[in-house]
Amino acid sequence: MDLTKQNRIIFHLDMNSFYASVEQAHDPSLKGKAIAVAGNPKERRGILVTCSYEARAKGIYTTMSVWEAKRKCPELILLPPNFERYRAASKAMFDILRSYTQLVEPVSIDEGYMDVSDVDMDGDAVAFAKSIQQRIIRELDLPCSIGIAPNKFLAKTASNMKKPMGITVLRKREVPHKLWPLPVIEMHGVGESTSNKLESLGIKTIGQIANANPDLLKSKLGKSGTRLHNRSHGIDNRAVDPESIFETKSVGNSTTLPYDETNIDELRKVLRKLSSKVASRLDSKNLAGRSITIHIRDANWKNKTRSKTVINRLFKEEDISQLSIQLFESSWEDEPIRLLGVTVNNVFDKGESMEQLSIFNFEEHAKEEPILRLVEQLQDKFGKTIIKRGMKIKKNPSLESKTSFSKDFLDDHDNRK
DNA sequence: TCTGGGGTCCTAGGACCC
DNA sequence: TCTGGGGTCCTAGGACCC
Repeated sequence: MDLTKQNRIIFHLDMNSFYASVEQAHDPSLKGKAIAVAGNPKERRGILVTCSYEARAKGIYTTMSVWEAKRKCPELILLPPNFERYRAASKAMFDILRSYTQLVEPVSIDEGYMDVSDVDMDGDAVAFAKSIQQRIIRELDLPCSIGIAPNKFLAKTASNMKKPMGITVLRKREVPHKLWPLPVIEMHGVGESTSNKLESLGIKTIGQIANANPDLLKSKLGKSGTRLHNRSHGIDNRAVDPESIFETKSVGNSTTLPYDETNIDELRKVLRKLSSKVASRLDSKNLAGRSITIHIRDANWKNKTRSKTVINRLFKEEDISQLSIQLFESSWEDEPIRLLGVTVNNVFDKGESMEQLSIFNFEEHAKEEPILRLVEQLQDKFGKTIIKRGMKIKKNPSLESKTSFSKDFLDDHDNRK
């Protein structure tokens, strides 16, 4: 089946104020009340992750800081997040979707696409969408909105048009009169920065994007300019990909510190804690990575990232911890730190067969030690690529004698691709 | 007392290979 | 001796989304 064929029928299903709705389903006494889920209501610097429609009616919105929300709406009920509960509800919701078709692509915990082109729905997509919506309400007590369109972009746009419990059809021929009058910021993929750039070109509405010169958009916005131009005409050929959810590319944890911190011991402690979390999440997914990035945000909200690609698979807590501290210490200029983050990138499935090497646990790998030391020294001296292939090492005569020694290791590394 | 934490994708320059 | 163009990998930073 050609997934990019024309005349597809794509649903985008979006759960309405998901976390808050799950809490209300779990504890019906919360229904009809202004509630919000906040990271940690007691912490300084907390923000609202979600809020109920009752709260929205009182001027409360997601990402609002907790103190401001409380000031604006003293009766607001704040709940700590219960991610286990949300994950369970999400799984139940996606199980329902998959009972109709396997072409379900989760986008996040509370939204996903379905390609229902080949589902028998007696030619009535709206009635079919309604039956899914009713089933989710009946079985899970959770509201959702569904967008129906010939592609992902239009389906996503449609589901956003009516909340809560909306069902919206958006046909391609309706794009000029339904989409073009809207300001560019309404478009999925346009944020504040792009909106400002477009404004400087005199472009304020989606219709003006549609009528702009595509080459101009490309020169100002790169690939995303071309994409926006296509989307403004209702064009989007992306397939619904059920596998995409399994293709994790990075695993990271970050934290905003209770106070802007300058104490190196405290900062190290935080990095160790974050590294430990990352390691255990990698472990639970059986993943390892090839590189690590640390994120540093200073008191003035200035962000810095430092990253390093390593020879060995990265998944052990000690390795992640040591590398993140090393990266931090080599770039920290004593500025007070607001946030720290540790992310392992380029992750892949660890599999069972590979021997687990650690560049730090020399004593565990007495045999490999000389190789590992050599590799480390080379990496420090010449950067990474020099040790990628045996032939490169041979370029340096002084290391000639050691290349055969490290051949297995290098082959092993190359085979890992 | 402004501004969390989990991600993905894109760009751009330098190093290096063919 | 000088000069290419295409492509990949790596690092840093930015934009965006939920």
